[in-house]
Amino acid sequence: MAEEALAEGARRLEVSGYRATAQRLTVLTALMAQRRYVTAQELHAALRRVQPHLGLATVYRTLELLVACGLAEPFPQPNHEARYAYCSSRHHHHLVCTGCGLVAEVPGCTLQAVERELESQSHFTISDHALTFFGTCQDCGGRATAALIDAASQGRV
Amino acid sequence: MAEEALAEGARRLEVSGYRATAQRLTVLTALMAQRRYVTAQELHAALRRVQPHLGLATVYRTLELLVACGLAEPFPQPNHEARYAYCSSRHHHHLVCTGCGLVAEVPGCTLQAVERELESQSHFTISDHALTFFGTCQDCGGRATAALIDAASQGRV
DNA sequence: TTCCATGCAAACCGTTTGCATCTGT
DNA sequence: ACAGATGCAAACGGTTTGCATGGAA
Repeated sequence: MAEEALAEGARRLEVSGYRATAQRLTVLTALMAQRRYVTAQELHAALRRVQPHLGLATVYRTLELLVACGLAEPFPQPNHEARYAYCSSRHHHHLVCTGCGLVAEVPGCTLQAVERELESQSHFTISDHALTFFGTCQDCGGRATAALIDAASQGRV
Repeated sequence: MAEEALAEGARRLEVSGYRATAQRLTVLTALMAQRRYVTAQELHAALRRVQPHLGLATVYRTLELLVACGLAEPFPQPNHEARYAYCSSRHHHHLVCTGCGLVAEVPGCTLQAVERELESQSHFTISDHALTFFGTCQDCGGRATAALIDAASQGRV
């Protein structure tokens, strides 16, 4: 199952004209294994234990590719770091735990009707939207760590 | 009307325990005058023409205060800058033009029902959400500049 | 006089880039 | 051989911080 997803990822990379190199698949695997959204540096630190010579720049470059292929979504943080989460392909939204950073996908989306309504009211032509929910997961149960609250509670309305 | 909003801003600063200094009100005024979301550097450059000695650090510090008071909303960008837009007080969402950066507020919000539904499905306790729509405003009509597309099209789902 | 705010400049740090080397085709 | 990918280290640039000065209460 994880293998399937990895193979699908490799296929998606190649379809987009990129090579599915060992390093790239390692980064993708690590990103999938993390159920949280993570920074490039965190990913690099974790991977270094397995592949001591994996360069930080490679992690950054790979994450950029994954975003371009739709395999990852970036969450720019207010503290000037970018967090990334693995992404399945279809349109969806995210549920982010402000305690531990756990990211769950929210399947489906019913905002098209809202977009049409907004268009008629605003003179905008709407092409896209970003929606993220914040809360605490079952394990955190409100015991959110201050560090992650700071990191994750940005961008809220 | 703009004066009212400014006075309200000053009041909001003082309620939060901050002084409503001349510099802070200048920054707030400039942010309100911009109908776009802007970076601290852009704001600083614009203000320097009026107040040559206004420091960049002051602009950063003030924007941080405004966010804390709910008078501004930060939009962290993937290129490691943070854009800010003036915010009226109530809960609302934003409509961002990917062409010129124009930001309009979308009043009201009907996502509470969605949140309750999600909670019952996900084992999360949801406390907040961030929703931003992207599109082009009347003046841009699809003629979005590449620079601003790059800047604004992040975080989309 | 006390505390907060400001301006300036230096420091910080996450990210990007240059370049030589390596690898798969 | 060749083009793309990698690792390393240096550069970059937006933001933050330290500190002396200034100003409001």
